[in-house]
Amino acid sequence: MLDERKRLVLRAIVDSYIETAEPVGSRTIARRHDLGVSPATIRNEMADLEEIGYLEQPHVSAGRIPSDKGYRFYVDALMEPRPIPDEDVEKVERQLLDPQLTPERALQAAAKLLSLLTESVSLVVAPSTDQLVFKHVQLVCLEPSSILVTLVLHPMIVKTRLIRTQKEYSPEAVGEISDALNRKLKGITYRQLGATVLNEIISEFGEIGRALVELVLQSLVEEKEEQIYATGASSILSQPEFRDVQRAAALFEALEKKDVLLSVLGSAAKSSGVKVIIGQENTYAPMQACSIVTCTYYVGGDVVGALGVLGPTRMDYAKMVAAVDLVAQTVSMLLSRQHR
Amino acid sequence: MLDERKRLVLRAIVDSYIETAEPVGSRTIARRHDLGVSPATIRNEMADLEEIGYLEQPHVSAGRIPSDKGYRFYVDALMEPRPIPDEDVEKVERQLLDPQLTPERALQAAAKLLSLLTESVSLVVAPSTDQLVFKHVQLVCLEPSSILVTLVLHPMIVKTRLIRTQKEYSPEAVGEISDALNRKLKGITYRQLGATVLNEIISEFGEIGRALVELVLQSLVEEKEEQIYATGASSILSQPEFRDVQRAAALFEALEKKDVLLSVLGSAAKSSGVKVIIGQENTYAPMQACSIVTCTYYVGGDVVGALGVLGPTRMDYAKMVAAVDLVAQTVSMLLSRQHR
DNA sequence: TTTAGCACTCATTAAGAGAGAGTGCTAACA
DNA sequence: TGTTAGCACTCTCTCTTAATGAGTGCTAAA
Repeated sequence: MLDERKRLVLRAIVDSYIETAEPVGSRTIARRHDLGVSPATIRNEMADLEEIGYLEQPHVSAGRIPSDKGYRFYVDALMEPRPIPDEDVEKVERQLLDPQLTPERALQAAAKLLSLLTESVSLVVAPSTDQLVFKHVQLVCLEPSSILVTLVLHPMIVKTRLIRTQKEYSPEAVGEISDALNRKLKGITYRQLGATVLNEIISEFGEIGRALVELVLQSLVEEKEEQIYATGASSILSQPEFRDVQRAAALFEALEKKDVLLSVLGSAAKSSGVKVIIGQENTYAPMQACSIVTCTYYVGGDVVGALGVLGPTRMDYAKMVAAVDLVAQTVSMLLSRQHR
Repeated sequence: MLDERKRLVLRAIVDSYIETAEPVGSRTIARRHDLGVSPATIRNEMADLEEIGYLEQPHVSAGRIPSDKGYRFYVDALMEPRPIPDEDVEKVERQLLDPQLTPERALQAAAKLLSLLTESVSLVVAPSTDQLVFKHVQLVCLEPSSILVTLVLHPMIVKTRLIRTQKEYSPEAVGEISDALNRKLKGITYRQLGATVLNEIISEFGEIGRALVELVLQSLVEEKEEQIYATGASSILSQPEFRDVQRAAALFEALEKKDVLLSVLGSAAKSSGVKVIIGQENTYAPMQACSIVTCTYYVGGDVVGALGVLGPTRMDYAKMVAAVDLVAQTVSMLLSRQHR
């Protein structure tokens, strides 16, 4: 599809542009990479590459910069895998493979590490409760009208909530309801907790318990909301593409919209392995100057969430892919071990 | 201390600068505020105000801008209180006074509202567990080596943690230890959980329980860490003082350091009522171009946390103070109601 | 097919000229 | 004595102009 020399030229341009953020000219390439040809020849190749849409020219007397399509080809076919340095791998493992870490903290630590490793914004979606299975439900009566609901979900998630009730309940009554709910819910997945199941459960309880059960189930549904963290926003400001504050502001605004982030990372959650979304491939306009590298993480074989990084399209893809992969694998390992 | 006209002039300058972000000249004031004197007279007053250190001149042919000291005087003596518009008050109350809200969500909502109201960064410290009192401790054995620890603290805080143990425990043993711990800890404050009390408790348990109790207590101590949210960072980028990306980057970096934020808000937690920290009054250098307005919130009379906003020194102090006060009072009301 | 040479384009930078805003000072005025 | 008008002065900001230099595309020769 692309002859060998064109590939070399394209790679050289992308590599150079990633490093310097400056449009790269034929002369630079001839000097820096020893292709054994003159700048004029390279110019011809560059003209061809621009023709196919892999390169762009900001203006006529500037060098070339890669287009989104060019980056795509680079990522798919040209990029040299570059493993994370041993010391960084060690650091990640040291900080992440602590079995006493709670999942939330582990994910926060993962976000921090990822942001540190890549010097860009890291995104982490906490396990989507949707697919999780109820393992243990418990109501405890703290005071007559104050009930503590604790919920344990299959891979490693615990949720708690304090509920105030209208009526007063005796500890015994609450205990009974607790046991009954436990029997009902055990093994069911969160997703299955639709209106029908809900009503079915509610209808099985007598007059006394019904109000309480309703309250509990309602609060469970509310807890369903997905969590997402974005860390390291400051690091991205040092990138030259955000010298213009307007752009930065637009991006930051987007970063505060959880639903946007979720839909972006959500799309990644389907495929397995590291996924790269480049510039305009992202349907959300304010992020079209950015690329996103994501990977799912899992607990014992089941995908439970995704994490990734976001940076300008001119990002060091090789490094990003390696870092995201490393952290995703390490998190998966930690969670799976804890879960077993 | 300052004669009436000087006060009027100073106020006019601060008001105008807050609005336009442009150095304000004598002519502008004469035109916009009807002081009944000529620009020349105002110039004389301005020269005096600069002498005392209330005003500064960016360069000789520019107007004056308020110094930190000038802002301080403005906040303490000049500013006209400006209540939040009714519709906004209503909005805050509607969103915040929902008794079903968990404290965490309430605080997150508060941060969002505050950021929306003030168009700047809002900060919220979650209740510092330090002063909280143990109300209920419970261990539940999910599997022989997997124990769920639930913790209820006096005003409204619930914490949960899943612990994996080395040894295996029977449900009965765990239940016993749970009850014993509950007796021991009930009524104690988190702060009192020092090494001595810890050891005292540990030593009371037999060989069997000791390892488990140790694990539980250790995890409790870890949970002590304070939480802090910073929301709305994007809004601050539209302020003209952050046209320079460098400054913005420095500030954002500071915003990601929890300890810095905590120490800033922590200092506010002592005094009651709304507190304003202006520019250089803040000891942390990267924030000296910013002012911070904070207020504590409380549960039934006890201060449990603080919230506030952060923006350029050229912020609309009257609006900020009103907004912070409103949100703090509303949060306090919600939490206190829930707690009663 | 490759390369050297060359004319051409266009961003970027520096210098210079006005324009405009605002001041401080002086002197007149109430 | 406090206030005001007038004026010279300073300094930023903007616009223009010119020079520089990087990089290209084209042509013709190797």
